[in-house]
Amino acid sequence: MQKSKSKSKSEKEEGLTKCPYCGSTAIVRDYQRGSLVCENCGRVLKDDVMDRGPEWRAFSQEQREKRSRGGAPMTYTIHDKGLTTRIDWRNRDAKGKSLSPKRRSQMYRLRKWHRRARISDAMERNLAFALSEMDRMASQLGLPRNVREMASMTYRDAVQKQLIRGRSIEGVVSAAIYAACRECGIPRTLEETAEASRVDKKEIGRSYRFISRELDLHLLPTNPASYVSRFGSELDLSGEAQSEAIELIKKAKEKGLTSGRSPTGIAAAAIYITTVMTGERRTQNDVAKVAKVTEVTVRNRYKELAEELDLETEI
DNA sequence: AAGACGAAAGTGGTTGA
DNA sequence: TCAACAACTTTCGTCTT
Repeated sequence: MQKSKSKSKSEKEEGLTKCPYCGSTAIVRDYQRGSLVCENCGRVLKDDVMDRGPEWRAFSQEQREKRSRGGAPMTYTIHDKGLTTRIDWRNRDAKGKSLSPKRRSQMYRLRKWHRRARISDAMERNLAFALSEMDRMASQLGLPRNVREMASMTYRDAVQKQLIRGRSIEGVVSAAIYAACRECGIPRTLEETAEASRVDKKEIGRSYRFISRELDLHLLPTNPASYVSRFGSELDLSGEAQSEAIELIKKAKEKGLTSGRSPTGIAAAAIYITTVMTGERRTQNDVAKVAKVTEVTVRNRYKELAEELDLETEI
């Protein structure tokens, strides 16, 4: 009795039981990154939910007091990994009294050197700029925290190996994000990445190929199935239809129909077929629009799939 | 009238010499 | 660096519902 009451209260405190973007109830709390993420569409619903839990296990009250956490968790998305020290700008001591002139000039010098140490060289400045830009893009694309961390680490690697020289920071940032999305299984297309970026698709593609070669990312070609849930929710499809589309893609892959074809095209065709078969019909045009391919491509893929998989397409 | 279909020409990217 | 090539897009006319 008491248990169920406290449970409902904690749910209420979290505030979100349904994704406002796609309506899914599959909301996951990512404790490590401190955010609420919709598993269905991959959007971050609430960021920077502070982790108030203890840092370690504690077995007694005394230990609990000793071991409670202090400070924010470390992150790769800030150029000094969030491990910053700060010197107050007010010329006051700990008790709020004014400092003597001698002390004051000392503090002035300290602050100056502290600032210089923090953003010390070109690389640090580069990182600081790039990571803030990355954060902006990631928000615009609605990416969860883990993808941002992944992208940041990739970018750090690229800087360390001096791959940025002669290339635009923006391009490499976009490429790192594009790669991280694929790595985390919530791919965004090059176009989508380019929309959130200040550089064009071509540049991002070039940078991506370059860093993936130099950093040995060797990512597998995108699985069309990972687009299904996103496109599906944009089209208001039921869960059954979506999983049927994924099944279809699996079969197509076994027959080798997917290689060399654009994953978005395959996903679009599979979705179109299942909408026809399950009666939740969407037009080729609608499907093509959310997948950002043309009707013609949807048609071609759909014809291939229907032929090779011997689907009795009762239209 | 909207959607589906297909042909033909054009485009951007990859590959191999 | 260039040409060949496959995949994809654009465009447009025709057929179906």
